[in-house]
Amino acid sequence: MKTRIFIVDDHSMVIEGIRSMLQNEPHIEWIGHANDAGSCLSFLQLHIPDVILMDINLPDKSGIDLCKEVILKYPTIKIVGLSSFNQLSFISKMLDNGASGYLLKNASKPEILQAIETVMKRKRYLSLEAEEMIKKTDQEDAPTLTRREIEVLKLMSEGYTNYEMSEKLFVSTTTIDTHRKHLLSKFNAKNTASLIWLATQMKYI
Amino acid sequence: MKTRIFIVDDHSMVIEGIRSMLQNEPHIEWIGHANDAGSCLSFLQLHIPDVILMDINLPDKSGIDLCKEVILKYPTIKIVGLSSFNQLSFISKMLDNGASGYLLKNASKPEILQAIETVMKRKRYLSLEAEEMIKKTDQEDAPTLTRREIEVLKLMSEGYTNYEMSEKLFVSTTTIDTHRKHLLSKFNAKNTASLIWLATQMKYI
DNA sequence: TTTTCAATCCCTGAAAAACAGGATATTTAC
DNA sequence: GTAAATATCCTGTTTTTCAGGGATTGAAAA
Repeated sequence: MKTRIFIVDDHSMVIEGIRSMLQNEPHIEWIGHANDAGSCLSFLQLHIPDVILMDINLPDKSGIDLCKEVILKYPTIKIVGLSSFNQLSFISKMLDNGASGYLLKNASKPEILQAIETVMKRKRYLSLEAEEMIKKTDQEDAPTLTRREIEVLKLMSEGYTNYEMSEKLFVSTTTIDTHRKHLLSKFNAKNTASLIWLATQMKYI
Repeated sequence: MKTRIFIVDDHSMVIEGIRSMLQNEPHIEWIGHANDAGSCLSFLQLHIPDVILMDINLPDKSGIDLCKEVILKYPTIKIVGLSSFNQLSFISKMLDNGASGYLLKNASKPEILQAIETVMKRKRYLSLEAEEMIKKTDQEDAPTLTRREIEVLKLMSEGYTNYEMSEKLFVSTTTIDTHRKHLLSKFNAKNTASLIWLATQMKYI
């Protein structure tokens, strides 16, 4: 029984690379590929793969959302996240959304085969390098922000001072200061610069 | 006469992808690949390709620097920059350093062949998408930063204060302050928050 | 060769943010 | 119904950043 593989990635080189690596594998059947989330969902209405290798960055939708959607509709499919270069902060979200594993894009052929084999056994596969990096990002766990905090965060990134924000939001400057304090502590940031950086990395702004 | 191709990229999937796409091309001879700048330079001491496809991000050295070095030593080699996903701000620098063209990593087979053919005729090849994106970054005229400014920018984003940076870089706080002022004015930013935000948007950090 | 640019250093004073350590209504969730 | 979370406000002090100058050195470009 061959394992049916499907790939979603917007980079033809990655698709071609994986295709050529898996080409002559006896236990692997390449059933197709998609360049975006839309085509992927259309394809799944016709064919059900065993494993989907899914890029985290897609043009029309994030792999994180697509993962959730696919698992919801087709719970038997195993998903392996394909991480682009440094965006590992999102992979834990992908795993939360039902992915069974993830690979870095510099993965070698044996690694890919290992990943497919592992997830087919209903186990979780995490690439070594990626695991290291996730440990790092786990520590700086993404905080939950309140509506107001997000608002202040965005205004901050646009360069508003506390006073200007207080005028804009019709509150006192001390209130803004409090939100700011909360933001700094939630992100474990030392100052504005690192706060904005972390927040952009974690896609809050 | 076959065109001899060499590739430098730290992602095996990209290498495999290009290899498989060029495999059966009669006019193309694949003479090898390297995963980093060091191996690339070693290889060039033994074999001279006609065209190098070169990733902008390498583990040991930036493609931008490697490009300069290779062109200096081997002026006959044509270099095509391979851009990772969104880092187009560096591509113009790569062209400045002697590259003859660039491709996005989602390039299709005909595009790659077209690029190789074009640069072999001593013409410049710019992929469509990439050209568009370069226009965009041109419009929101991304400032050119100096080595030191980038360094300071990165440290800022990590939350270092001027004093801490001065200790780290062995200069006085006033020097850091000057770099900071230049950054603010180059980005037209009102304060640190908007500076970091703009810099991340423009992929400097 | 002159000029420009990068990197370094210095100064003053004002503005803004960070830090500490509170308080009080109002929702929301259990 | 009570506890937790949210949003609001307060008074200070200390630290950092910002704005505006000016100046020197060395390297690279014109």
